[in-house]
Amino acid sequence: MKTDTVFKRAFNDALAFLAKVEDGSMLPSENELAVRLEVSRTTVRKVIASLGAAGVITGSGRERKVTASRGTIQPFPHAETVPMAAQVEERFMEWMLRDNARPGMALNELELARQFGVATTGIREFLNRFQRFGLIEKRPNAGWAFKGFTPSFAQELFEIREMFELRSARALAALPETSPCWGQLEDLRREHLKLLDEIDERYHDFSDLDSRFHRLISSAAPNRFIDSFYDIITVIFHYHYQWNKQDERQRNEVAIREHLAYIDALFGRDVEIVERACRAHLASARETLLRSTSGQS
Amino acid sequence: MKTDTVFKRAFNDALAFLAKVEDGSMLPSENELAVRLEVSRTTVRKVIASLGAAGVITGSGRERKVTASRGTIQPFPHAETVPMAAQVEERFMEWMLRDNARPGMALNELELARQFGVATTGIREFLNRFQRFGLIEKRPNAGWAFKGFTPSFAQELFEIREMFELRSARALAALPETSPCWGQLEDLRREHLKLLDEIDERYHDFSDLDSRFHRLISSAAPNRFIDSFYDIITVIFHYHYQWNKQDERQRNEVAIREHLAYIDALFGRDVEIVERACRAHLASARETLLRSTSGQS
DNA sequence: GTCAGACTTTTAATCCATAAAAAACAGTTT
DNA sequence: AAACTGTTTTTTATGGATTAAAAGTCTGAC
Repeated sequence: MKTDTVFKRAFNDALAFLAKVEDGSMLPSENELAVRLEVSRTTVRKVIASLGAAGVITGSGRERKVTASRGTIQPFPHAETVPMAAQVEERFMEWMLRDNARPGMALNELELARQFGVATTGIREFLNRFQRFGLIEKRPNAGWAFKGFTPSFAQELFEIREMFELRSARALAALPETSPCWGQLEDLRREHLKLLDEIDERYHDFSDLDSRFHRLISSAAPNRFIDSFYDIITVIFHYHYQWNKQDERQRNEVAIREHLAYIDALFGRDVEIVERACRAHLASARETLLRSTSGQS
Repeated sequence: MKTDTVFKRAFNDALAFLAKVEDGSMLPSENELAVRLEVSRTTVRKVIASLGAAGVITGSGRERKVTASRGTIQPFPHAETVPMAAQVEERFMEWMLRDNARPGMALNELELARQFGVATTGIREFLNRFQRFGLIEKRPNAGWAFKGFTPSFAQELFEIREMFELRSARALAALPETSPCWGQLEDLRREHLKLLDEIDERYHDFSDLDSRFHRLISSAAPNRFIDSFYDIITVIFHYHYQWNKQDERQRNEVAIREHLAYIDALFGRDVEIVERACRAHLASARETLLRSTSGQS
């Protein structure tokens, strides 16, 4: 059966939204709420009905008002708001990056399904999508082989990343003054400086900034294959950052400085210098990832 | 229910194999047949049982012999030997490349399932795998959008292809004399010359040669992401060649000559010349593909 | 006549069941 | 004991059912 995670997340979001409005104020229209909660009107109505049953909203039709009781009601637990597919991804990445997932190991749909508490269909779907990460391989009629989160994976990943990033950086440097990219780059530069200033408290905010920075660079000359490769990088780094906290503050500070040098190089428009800054940054990112691979080749 | 396409293909292959042995000769062991037919022993036994029931094989256990009647029995029709997943791929590619599949169009799992005569699961699985081709996009809870086989698709595809191919060609040119690649390249060169000689009769054999040539080049410095990108190219070109027969002979002859120039450049080890030959070939391949795109950007 | 609200139809997400194929296990024969 | 064949257990491929969510349609108030 389809899970109602969409509804539950929307319910929680609605609760959070209502917390910010005044007691007794009118509820926005259904269409307005649908846009705000990013769900269909159908789901909004279900949320409103639940909220009504919980006493958070009174009245009906156009006469719905928010009551004072909204603070007392419990949102759904976070776990119930994440769709099955996302849960499978998370659990699989955890299994791969944290548990001892040995290269060459056979993956078994049935066992993974049992382990993750979902139907085999969900596992299959995940594995099929995950194939493009280059970490598993299908053997028709006989399951999947785990190739391992190995140094050679990191090496191959970064070889491509460097090709793509150099190409995009060159394209960005060649963009006319009038391009909106320069404004965005300046904004990002400021964000970097701000983060550097508050590095001790906010160093884990770097992950997000990093991803936005590299995506801005590749947006200079859009290409769907490059974008899709960046999705892979983003996911790998997301989980990598989540579980490898070693030296995090130190690493991030270094990376911010590398980014700033890289940004300055871009503003300088000198291709040689841009390439050097780009390579330097990617080399240290590669080292970081390499250190967390499983040691096998 | 799982289809028995594996069995049927194995049955047909077994029939073809038996046609080549003498009347009354002993049947090879089950294990030997399993290796030859590329299936498990379980399936081999099923094939043997069927063959026995059809009177093609007599005796049992270790005393199985091939009878003279084997020529009279009908193999399964080809269509029944192709697994559902492959059929879905074929039908989808046909729909996309031959029928008027308009960019921006919404894809509907249920409708495709009905149209292709398979369960929705099969469609979902295909779409999930096909996503990496960059031609469709998922909108969660709301189906898929077809982005279109457009000029910009061809352009973006070839931008990446050129980056990858140049990189691999440089790596190949830098390989030591002792590398086995040079021998394989020489073999391919001869095959090209032979095909050029018989171009009028055999021009459609080029598709396969093309794919092998480019795969050899990328094997000079293996990278899983590049290999996986070549899979995309191979599939796109496979279907493209299958349905776009316009000027095929002429196009292929030109491509063979380009390949030969490219191969000579590689043997010459001069990076400049290699790059020029590579670019020239890819440019004309791109033109070919561009001509068959749907005209929209 | 427009727009919010109520109701209806269609489609996607998910689980489950079952046959086919693979893999593992267990005897046999030379 | 190696190399088979026979038997049982697991696992994958595929269809189908069911519920949530989205999309579409109608209705009535302002």
